[in-house]
Amino acid sequence: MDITRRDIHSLDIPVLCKSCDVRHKGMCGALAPEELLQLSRQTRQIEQPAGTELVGESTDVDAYDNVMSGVVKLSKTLEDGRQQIIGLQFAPDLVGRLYASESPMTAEAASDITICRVPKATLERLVERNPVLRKRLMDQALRELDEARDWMVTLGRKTAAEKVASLLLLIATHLDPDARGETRVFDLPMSRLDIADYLGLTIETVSRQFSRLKSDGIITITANRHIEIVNLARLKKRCG
Amino acid sequence: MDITRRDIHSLDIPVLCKSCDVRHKGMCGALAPEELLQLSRQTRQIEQPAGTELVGESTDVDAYDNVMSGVVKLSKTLEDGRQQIIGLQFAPDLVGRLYASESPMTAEAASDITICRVPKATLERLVERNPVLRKRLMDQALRELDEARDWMVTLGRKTAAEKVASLLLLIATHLDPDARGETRVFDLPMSRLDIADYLGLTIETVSRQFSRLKSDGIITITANRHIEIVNLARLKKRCG
DNA sequence: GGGCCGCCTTGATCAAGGTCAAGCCGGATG
DNA sequence: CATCCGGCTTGACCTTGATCAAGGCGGCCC
Repeated sequence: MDITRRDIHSLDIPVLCKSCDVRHKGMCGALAPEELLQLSRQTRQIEQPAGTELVGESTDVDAYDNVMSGVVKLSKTLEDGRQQIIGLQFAPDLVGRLYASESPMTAEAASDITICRVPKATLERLVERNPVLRKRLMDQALRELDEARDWMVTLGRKTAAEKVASLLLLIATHLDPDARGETRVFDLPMSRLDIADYLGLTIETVSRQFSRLKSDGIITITANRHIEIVNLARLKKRCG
Repeated sequence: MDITRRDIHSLDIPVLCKSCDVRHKGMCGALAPEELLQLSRQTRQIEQPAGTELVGESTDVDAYDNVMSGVVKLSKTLEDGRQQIIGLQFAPDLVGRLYASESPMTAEAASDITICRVPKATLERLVERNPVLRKRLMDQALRELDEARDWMVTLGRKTAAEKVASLLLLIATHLDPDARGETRVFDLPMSRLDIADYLGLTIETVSRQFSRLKSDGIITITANRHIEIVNLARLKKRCG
């Protein structure tokens, strides 16, 4: 469904389109990046290096960030510094939420990212007027809930080996979604520390598990970040 | 706001009411039990003993269950039998969801419960027509997402002692919400196995942590289930 | 009462994963 | 080139929590 100039100005556009139905997932990943850019003259595209903290998750948000490339990590920290990553947002997910969370959370670029920043008021007005978008946002919230609950099983009941295998599979699914056959190739979008914080492990344990997968011939690693899954079936068997 | 007979029949009633705003939380806990009962002649109130599995979470749901007393546990199980409880629903939460989850989940009575069962079609029609209810459902979904993410920190980064303390605090909050001062009294609505499965531990570890809290003078336990938190401040300090 | 069963506790031992420490590697910098 | 630094790996050792095993306690049934 095409977006007309009039639609854009009224901020009441229909946002269903083929590409959305296929690709979009995540909390609020309901708009294609291109749509978002067209949506409002207040919308800006921004590049951020890895490590940058994003606004948009705290109570006084004034913008939502649509991830256009790279990966954003959401995390929570205990008082003594222990950290847990509670979600990864891949393109084209939208970071930030309608009706902000009351419990503190940080959003940070895990890799270098490009984001598309939309003023809070703009998006919320759009949501209020557009039932299709609203329905899609509800679906996305429920899907994020599902993902969080699935990951709770990983955190609570899987071994270190199973956790690492599960993460590789998750990333492969997002970064190499159309691949067929028994191999997958991608660059890890995050450091060992991030991986450990996502899995509830230490960097040493993560590193040892990578080495084991390597010596078992299931993956190859080059330049610390470039992963090739050589035998997908065997990796899946290790996910518990 | 009162519910009139005409409203009930049109299934387009406003559902905001003082008691709701104050007490309701959880995925879809947007209706007061009394409202729900009045809502439709198809709504039935049912009693279930602990251990009963509820329908309502699988793909072919045909009903939603509003918890009126007791606690319902939501869980996921790995192929080899390892189980993780991924959420607890206290009265007056609503179990089941609009647009069912695709990843398998089980809902089971943790304690003896009373539920109020609403036909799926009835509730969904109501949601479609009632913007206030819809907004509240969205809020509840986001709140459940928050709760899941908070629990991910507990599962991934807390020690056994901190996990048990966190759970006691969580249950106290729900079952003895209006209490003041340094003590809380309640009956555990779940077995040691359920507790272990919620915390990602074994029953032995849970039991040992209870014994330790007891011998440290932070709680007292009688009849295995009756808990008195003697020193709330010290319990909170142990939550990490 | 006696025996059984489910649920919980306690103790002894074990192993998965954490901690501490050393060293590697590649890129940046002088 | 040498050096430094951050991120990663590897090894040695230790701690936490799992596992295995025994026993307690209360309810229930004969």
